[in-house]
Amino acid sequence: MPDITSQTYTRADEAFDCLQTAIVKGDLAPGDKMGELDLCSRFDLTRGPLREALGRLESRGLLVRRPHAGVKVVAVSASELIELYRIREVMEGLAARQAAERMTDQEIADLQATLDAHETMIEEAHGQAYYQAEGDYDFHHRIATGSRNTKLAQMLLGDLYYMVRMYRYRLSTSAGRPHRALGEHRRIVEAIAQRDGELAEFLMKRHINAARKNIEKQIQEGVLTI
Amino acid sequence: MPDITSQTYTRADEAFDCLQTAIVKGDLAPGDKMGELDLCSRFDLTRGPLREALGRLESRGLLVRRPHAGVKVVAVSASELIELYRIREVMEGLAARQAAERMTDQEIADLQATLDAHETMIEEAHGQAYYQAEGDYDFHHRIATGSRNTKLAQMLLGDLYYMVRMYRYRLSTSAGRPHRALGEHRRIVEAIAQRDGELAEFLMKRHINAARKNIEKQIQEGVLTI
DNA sequence: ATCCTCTGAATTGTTGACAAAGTGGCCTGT
DNA sequence: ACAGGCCACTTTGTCAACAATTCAGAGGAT
Repeated sequence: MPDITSQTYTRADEAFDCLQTAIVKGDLAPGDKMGELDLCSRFDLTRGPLREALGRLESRGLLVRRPHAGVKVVAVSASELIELYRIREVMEGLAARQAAERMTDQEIADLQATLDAHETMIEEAHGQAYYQAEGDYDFHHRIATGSRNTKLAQMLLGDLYYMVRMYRYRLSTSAGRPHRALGEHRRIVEAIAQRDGELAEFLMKRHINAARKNIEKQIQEGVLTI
Repeated sequence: MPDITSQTYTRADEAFDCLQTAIVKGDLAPGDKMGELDLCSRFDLTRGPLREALGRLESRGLLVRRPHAGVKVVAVSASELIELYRIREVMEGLAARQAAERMTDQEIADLQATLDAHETMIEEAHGQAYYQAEGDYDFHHRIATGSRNTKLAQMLLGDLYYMVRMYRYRLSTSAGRPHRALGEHRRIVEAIAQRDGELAEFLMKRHINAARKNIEKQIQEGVLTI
C-alpha cells in the first residue's frame, strides 16, 4: 500500500517506516528498551534490514543504541521538548519567509483550502485533539515544503516533526487553543499570499512561541508529565 | 587509536567515520558513484557494517542511494549551498543567544583563548585557508555545544557542518576575510561574555550572512564552480 | 547481611553465502 | 547504419550461522 514512488521499496525502508510510526504513535513508548529479535518477530523482519533501519533512526535521534546492550526509544525530557520548540521557532520562521517568496499561487490557494477544511474539522470534532494535531501538522508540512529549501524541509520533516509528534499525541489541547491556532494560521497564510516574507516570519515565530508557552504551562500544571 | 569514550567502537561506527571524513575531505568527491564492494576493499570492511553506515549517511543527506543502482555522494548545487547558509543563519543565531545565557564563565574564557590562538594562526600562516577554516569550525562548534540545546547542537554538528565543510575545503578565502571574520568572532564572544543574548544572536546572524554573501560573490565571479 | 566476583546465558556484532534486480553489451531487424 | 529489444553479468538486497560482549544471577568472602 505504500510505494507509488516508482522507487523499489526495500525491506529496510519498510522496517524504517514501521519503527518510525510505531515510535511516533506511541506503540513504542519513550524509554522502552527492546531487543532486536523482539522487533524482528513483531514486525516480521530479519535482522539485516532491521539493523539498517535502527542505524537510521539512531542517527535521527529517535532512539539510542548501546553496543551489545540493546536499543531504547529516546526519552525526551520536558526541558528538551521546550528546546525543540525554540529550534522550530527559528527554522519555521525561515520557512515561512521563504515560502512567502517562493510558493506558487496554486500552492497558496491549496493552503487556504486546507485551512477551511481544518476549520470544519475543528467545529465538527471538538475535543478530537488527534485530528486537530494532524491538521496542524499538515499546515506546517506545506509551509516547510513550500520554502523550496531542500535541506530545511528535510530537517523539519525528517527530524523535528517526528520528535514533536511523539509527544503531541499526549498533549491535551487546552480549551480554545485550536481556534486561536487556526486564526494564527490564517494570518500567516495571509502574509504569504501578500508575499510579505518578513511578516510571515514574524507571525510564524509568534505562533510557535505561543505553542511553546502553552506546553510550558501544561508542564507546570502537571498536566503533561514527561 | 580512537575510542577514549569507553563506548565500544563498533565496526559500523568505524565505517561511518571513515566515509564521513572521506566525503568531507573530498576523497570521495560529490557526484562520485561507487559500489559497495569498492568501498569495502578500500576501507577494509565487510558489507554488513558498511551498509549500516551507508544508511546513516543517507539519512544525514551526505549521500543518496538508489536500490540496486548504487550510492553516490550528494552533489550540492550552488543555490543549495546558499540555502544551507540561510539555515545556519537562524540556527546559529539561536545557538549564540542560548550560549550567552548558558555558557559557563570558564567556557567563555576558553573561547576567548581559542580566538587568540586563531589570531596567531592567521598571522603565521597567511593564506593557509585550511587551518583558518578549521579554526572557524572550532569557534562555531564551541558555541553550538555551549547553547546547552542538545538537539540544536546535534543538528548543527551532525548535519549542517559536515555539508558545509564539504565545500569549504575548496573555497578560496578572499583576501582580508579571515581578519574580518576574526573580528566578528570577537564581537560575538564579547556579547556572550556580557550575557547579552539578543546582541549575540544579531551579531552571529550578521556574521553568517557576510559569509554567505562572500560565497555568493565567489560563485558569481566563477571562482567557485559547483 | 551486604558487597564483590565469577561464570553462564542471552543478545548483539560480524561474516559469508544466496536470491533478486538493474545496467550494459550484443544481436537482430529495419 | 541506427534503433530497439533481449540476455547475461554485475551489483545490491536479504538471509542464516558464527563470534564477541554485556548483563544478571549465584556463590562466596568480609
